[in-house]
Amino acid sequence: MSQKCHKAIHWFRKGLRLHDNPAFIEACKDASELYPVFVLDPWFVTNANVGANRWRFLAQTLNDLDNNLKSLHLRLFVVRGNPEIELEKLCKKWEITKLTYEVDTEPYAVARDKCVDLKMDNLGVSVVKCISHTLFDIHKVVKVNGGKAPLTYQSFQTAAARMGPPAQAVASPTLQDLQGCRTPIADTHDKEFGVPTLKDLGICSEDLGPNLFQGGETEALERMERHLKKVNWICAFEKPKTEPNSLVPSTTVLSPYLKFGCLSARLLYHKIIQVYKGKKHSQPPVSLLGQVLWREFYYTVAAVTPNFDKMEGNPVCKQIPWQENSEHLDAWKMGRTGYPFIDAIMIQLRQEGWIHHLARHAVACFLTRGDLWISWEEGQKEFEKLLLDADWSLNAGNWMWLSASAFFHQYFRVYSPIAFGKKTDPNGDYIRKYLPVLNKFPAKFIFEPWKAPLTMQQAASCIIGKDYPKPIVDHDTVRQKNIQKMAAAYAKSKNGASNDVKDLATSKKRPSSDASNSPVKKKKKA
DNA sequence: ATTGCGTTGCAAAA
DNA sequence: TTTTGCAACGCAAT
Repeated sequence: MSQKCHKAIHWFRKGLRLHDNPAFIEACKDASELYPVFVLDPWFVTNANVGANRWRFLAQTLNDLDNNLKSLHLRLFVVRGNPEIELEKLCKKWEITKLTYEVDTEPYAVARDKCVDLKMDNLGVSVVKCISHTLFDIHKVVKVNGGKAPLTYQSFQTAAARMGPPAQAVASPTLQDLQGCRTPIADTHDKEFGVPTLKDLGICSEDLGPNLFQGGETEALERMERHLKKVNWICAFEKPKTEPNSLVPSTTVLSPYLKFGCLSARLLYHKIIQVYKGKKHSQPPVSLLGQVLWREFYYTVAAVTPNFDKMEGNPVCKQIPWQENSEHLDAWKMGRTGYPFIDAIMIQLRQEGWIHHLARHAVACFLTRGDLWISWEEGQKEFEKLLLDADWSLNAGNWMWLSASAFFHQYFRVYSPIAFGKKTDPNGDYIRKYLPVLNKFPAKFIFEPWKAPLTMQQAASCIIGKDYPKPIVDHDTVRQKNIQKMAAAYAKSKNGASNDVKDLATSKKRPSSDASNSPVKKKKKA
């Protein structure tokens, strides 16, 4: 009953892998010809917020995908242009009858796919979509949560638990699975449809950092297996206890692979469960499995919250009067704040494209509610450009978390740009690596070199204010001011949420709570 | 309606 | 070394 009745395109977008790719399997079914396609939208090349390191990661990923397809006697077709238009052209050219792709819940993708679906409908091409980027059908999670986005990890976990375990990962197709289905390849394939080089993408080599994380499914699976072998480490893993400033990553760095779908989150999920089996192990939210669930949490909220990557018009986001300051923003971006821990992190980010989660916390807090009082949207843009793992839902969600705009509200917990890094790196080796200009300072002053006496600065060949900047703000001062500003913004949103007019005495509703919560009323009792 | 709790702060006081 | 001040939102359990 396997009639070869289809000529199919599988459209790769995320999900740049062959394992656990049910939509790709669907394309193989009953197909005489199969065309794996990746559409490179030139608009993205010129306008999107993608830095050189992530372009390289994507190019490596596409090359790896093409190589893995070759072993199935298939090839990847990279085409340039608007997906809607290019796919239509290809469907006509190749007489396609079936298009398959993986569901993508990001707003731009939803809109794009809607247009493509319409076009395919007009062409009489059947469209098959499968869920494999997330653990669950996240709209079902929302439904189970009473039709609204879960706003806490707990409520997400409750909803997720009601979903039952995520589906098992689907195996990669074999030559047998393909049953002789082939990709017709022209001699001109590489010229016409080859994976673009960095030169094609307009990437200058001076913008590239060291190639620490090779893109692609092959490396993703190897990296995963390497970590899964460390059974004790997996079972004991607690994210908050991993070090933000270790010289080799203290976590798995699977995030870039999950972002592009080089690695299936479901596969990782079930592999971790296997390692746990019969052993005592840490629990969500801090466990390794808990990290996969955090990803799912943000994907879920982001999919059903309008304007999730903005403050205005975003119903889950606290409205806070951030201020613009392009000098401070540039200093933060370029690692010139005068706080070595912050600057070292930003330089690692710029050079290498990955920083530890807690390092992200430190610099995000510094930019927003901690020190500079600049909008989290600015930080979000910079992370989007520089992070290999920049993932729309997670990036926006985490920036709101850190700026105490959503999910997290204890805004008086402010990371110290001096104390936080010292805990796990008292000698400042991390700072010395990324800010070699400070290398000759003794440990006592490496986190606050402006306090070193001038003779010591001279001995270190680094005069603060000349060879390395003075702090652009005084942390202790701005921290206190900013906590007060946060209190004011919170109070305003509370009042504004109900009614402006009622301020004076008439409101007898919840008098005790109003009084006790008011920041002005801070009196010691008795 | 009220209470308890939540992935990851810090520094001074006890 | 542990506790407390900073001043606290959303949700689930009671």
